[in-house]
Amino acid sequence: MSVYDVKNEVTDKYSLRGRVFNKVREDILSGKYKENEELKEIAIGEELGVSRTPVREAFRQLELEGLIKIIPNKGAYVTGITVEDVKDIYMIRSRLEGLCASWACEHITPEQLEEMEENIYLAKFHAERGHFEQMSELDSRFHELMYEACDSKMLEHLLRDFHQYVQRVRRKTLSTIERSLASNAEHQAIMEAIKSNDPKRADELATLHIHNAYDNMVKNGLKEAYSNE
Amino acid sequence: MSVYDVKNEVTDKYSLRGRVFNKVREDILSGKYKENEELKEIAIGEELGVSRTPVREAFRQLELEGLIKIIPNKGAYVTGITVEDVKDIYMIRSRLEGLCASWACEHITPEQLEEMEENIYLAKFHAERGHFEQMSELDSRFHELMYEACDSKMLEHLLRDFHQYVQRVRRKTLSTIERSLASNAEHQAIMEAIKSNDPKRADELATLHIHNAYDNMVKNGLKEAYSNE
DNA sequence: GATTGTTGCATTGTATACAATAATACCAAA
DNA sequence: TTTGGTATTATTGTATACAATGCAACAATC
Repeated sequence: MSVYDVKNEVTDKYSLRGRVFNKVREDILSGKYKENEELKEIAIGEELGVSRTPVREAFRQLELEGLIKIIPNKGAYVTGITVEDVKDIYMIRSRLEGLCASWACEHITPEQLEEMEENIYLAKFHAERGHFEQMSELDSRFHELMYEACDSKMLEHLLRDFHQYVQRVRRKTLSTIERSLASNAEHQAIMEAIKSNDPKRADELATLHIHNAYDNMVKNGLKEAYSNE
Repeated sequence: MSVYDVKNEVTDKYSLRGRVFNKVREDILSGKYKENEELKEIAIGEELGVSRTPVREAFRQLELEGLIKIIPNKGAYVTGITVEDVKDIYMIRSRLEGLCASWACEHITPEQLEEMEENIYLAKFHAERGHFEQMSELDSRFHELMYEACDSKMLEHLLRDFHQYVQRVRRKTLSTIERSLASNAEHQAIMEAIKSNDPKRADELATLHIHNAYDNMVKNGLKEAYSNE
């Protein structure tokens, strides 16, 4: 994404280009297309029943989103995420999630707060039982809620992009009952700081939360997540 | 730009698409194309002597960069920057420039440090004489140097994008001798913190620097900068 | 045998033709 | 005059044809 893609939130679902864009994006994030795999315009076009033109336009956007790298006159390749990238993103995120949480204090709606509380309650249930799929969903939704609550299109979009970007790696590492419970407890603390309108505290807690998530990821073997493939 | 465009740094200067992209981008940032102006594929294509295809691809990228908004089946329009956008960007930047400065402590090279010191020395000369054009150049270069010195492609790219994005607004507001001198003094303090390898202090100073820049912008009438047009 | 040149193929880059859509102008009816 | 609809036109969306490029296999030369 480009940085401040505060516009085509609904990257036109109905144009062919939009459909290609969303489909390929999903397939990369879900792992269907592996790192360094070459994406051919014709092949993708045929698969989706469209010509090369919309595929090419979608590729140009995916490149700017950082999901593929286009080498002129050669081809489009799925980009890899290095260990450094992941570290950088987490450090960047930790600061911006702090900012986001502090802004959310002022702007969160009762409905959003309500959903946050539900989210945490439900997450506790699943965490205790080791339902990691559901935990991952709920974790994403919690952060998504906070991004919406900060009421800044700019920041919301930026954080959403980052969150999505590291999701490729995250699934492999967020899977112990202890961390799930701890993570959820941190969510609850952040939520309570927001609820009591304490921006400074919300800021600190959200910042710490991302740091903890990163530390946990490193402990659980970020590097191994790569070499195992 | 998308967020993590850590790839086509040289958005292929030699493909037609790359040329169109760069040209239109420049023209928007320089103000040749005004806010809400409609950009027509054929017109731009003829102006640059290319067909619609590369123009369309460039447009798709510019959209993701946030510089234009494409309304399906209708057209491409130069996006405006709202007062909220500017505020958000400055708040985001303040945190990330802090992070950048702290990382620069570890990774800056002697050459980069050398150029920073030159930059500050030269800026003092121009600031005292009210050479605002040169000041703007030097200011940009100082930040650019810091982005390079942090040794994180991710952060470097992100900050560069933001910096460029607000440049459209910045020129109008950074033009008093007092602020120029103060800004340069802040640069010097940041540089010295980096030089003495004090990440915490560099972080704080850089964060504060952006806050000050923002406050100054607001004082000098950010809103007026818009209504005057 | 290694290196270099050449040829053919696969793929991307660009231009253009045609289809779909939206804005505008115009005319007719009330 | 206003309103409604229709035709026209301008513009974007998509498909496809052709050009340029890169790559790999093979042949020729040393």
